[in-house]
Amino acid sequence: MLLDADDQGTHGLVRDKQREETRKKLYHAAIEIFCRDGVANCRIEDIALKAEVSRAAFYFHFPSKDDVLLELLREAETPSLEAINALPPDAPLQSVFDALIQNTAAFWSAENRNRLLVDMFGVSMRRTTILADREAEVIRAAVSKRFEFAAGKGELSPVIPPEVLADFYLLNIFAAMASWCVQPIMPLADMLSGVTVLFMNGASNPAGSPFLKA
Amino acid sequence: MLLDADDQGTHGLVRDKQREETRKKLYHAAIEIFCRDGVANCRIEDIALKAEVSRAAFYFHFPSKDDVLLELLREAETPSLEAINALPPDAPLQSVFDALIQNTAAFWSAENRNRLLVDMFGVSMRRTTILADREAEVIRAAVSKRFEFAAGKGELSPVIPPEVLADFYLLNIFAAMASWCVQPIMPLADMLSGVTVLFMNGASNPAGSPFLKA
DNA sequence: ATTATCTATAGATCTATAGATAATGC
DNA sequence: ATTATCTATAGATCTATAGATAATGC
Repeated sequence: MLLDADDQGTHGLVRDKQREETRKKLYHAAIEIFCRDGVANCRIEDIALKAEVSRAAFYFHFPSKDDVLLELLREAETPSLEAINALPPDAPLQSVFDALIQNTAAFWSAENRNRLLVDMFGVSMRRTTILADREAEVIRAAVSKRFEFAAGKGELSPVIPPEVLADFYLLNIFAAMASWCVQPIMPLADMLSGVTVLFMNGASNPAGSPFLKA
Repeated sequence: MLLDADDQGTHGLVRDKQREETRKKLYHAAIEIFCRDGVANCRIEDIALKAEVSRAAFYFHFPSKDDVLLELLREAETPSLEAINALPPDAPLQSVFDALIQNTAAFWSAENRNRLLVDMFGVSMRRTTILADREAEVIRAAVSKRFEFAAGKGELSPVIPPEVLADFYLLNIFAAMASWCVQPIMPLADMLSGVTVLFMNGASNPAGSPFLKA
């Protein structure tokens, strides 16, 4: 509660605690102001005022607004990540999907967070190099690992590498959320389940003529 | 060449021509500076200098940088749109995909435009209300119409409305481009074809056990 | 005379950085 | 004494708007 795991040892305790408190105050103030005014419109000054620090203190902790949103993304991913990692290694892919969908939907359905989804998607696209650096992003690494296992059991199409499939799946989930938040016609979890079925089964009618047998 | 179709009639000719020229100069200068400095980093002043007008003239024509990128998106969509509209009403879905893929890949593979793809995707997400206002965006309307026809012939899954499928298809195409531009490991057209096959057939292995029979 | 297009510029906000303060390591 | 954290602030850039100019409609 007091310190992060990588802050132990001989480091200064008072200073670390103070820094983390300021950072947390700024983070929560920023999210609040983002929701109130919109990410693009809000003023850093208002964030600093709410956090009761100077405007420059914000820039000391966060190089830009984008970095706050990236931290929100990591916070949002944590419950899904823990739920997926708690599954046994041979868990069926469906249970991985369920863990991701339920935790993600619960986080983003709460309060008025959905106002931030589109901006966060933009940050995510700008900051992450898709198809590369998978290890740097824990949720991508976790889902990727499960997809690889499923591919090994022959559950996934052998045409496309499982890591690429995992990236496209997460991308679809994210895009679905971004579209859901502008018009929430159904519960988010239902929407994400629908996208999952579409992703796995494809858009073509299985009863109709098979499309493009690759 | 001189005027847009909606500018005929008794409107001032000299003024219209002058305005469109200034607008075009600003547009091309903006794209050039965006490519050179990045959309987020570039200064409006540099765009105005290159276009040889005042900085405020930029804001007169474009409320923000985003509006320039939106115009680039419309320009990029035009060849695809015309190719799709030139197809006969009963053209197979595959020819619609081909028209979109070839024209889109040709546009974005040229020069160093790919540097703008991620930013444009962000603008597109921010400005378009997915699942709504389909008519306002011509490319969505055109693809949607073709998907509806295909659904009528039983080629598409009956579970999801064809307009929604069309939106998700375009979203996947866009996301694939955004990921391609950070790591162009293959020709863009090949990547888009792969995404199309994945979209239609799904990620599950047809030889394996069918997934989630809805 | 009125209006559309564009310029000049005031005021707001951001970015970069020099300096203050207090915790830390020696 | 040194360093990390934060503040104060100068300079850069943006946003908003009053005003200049020349084309337009009557």
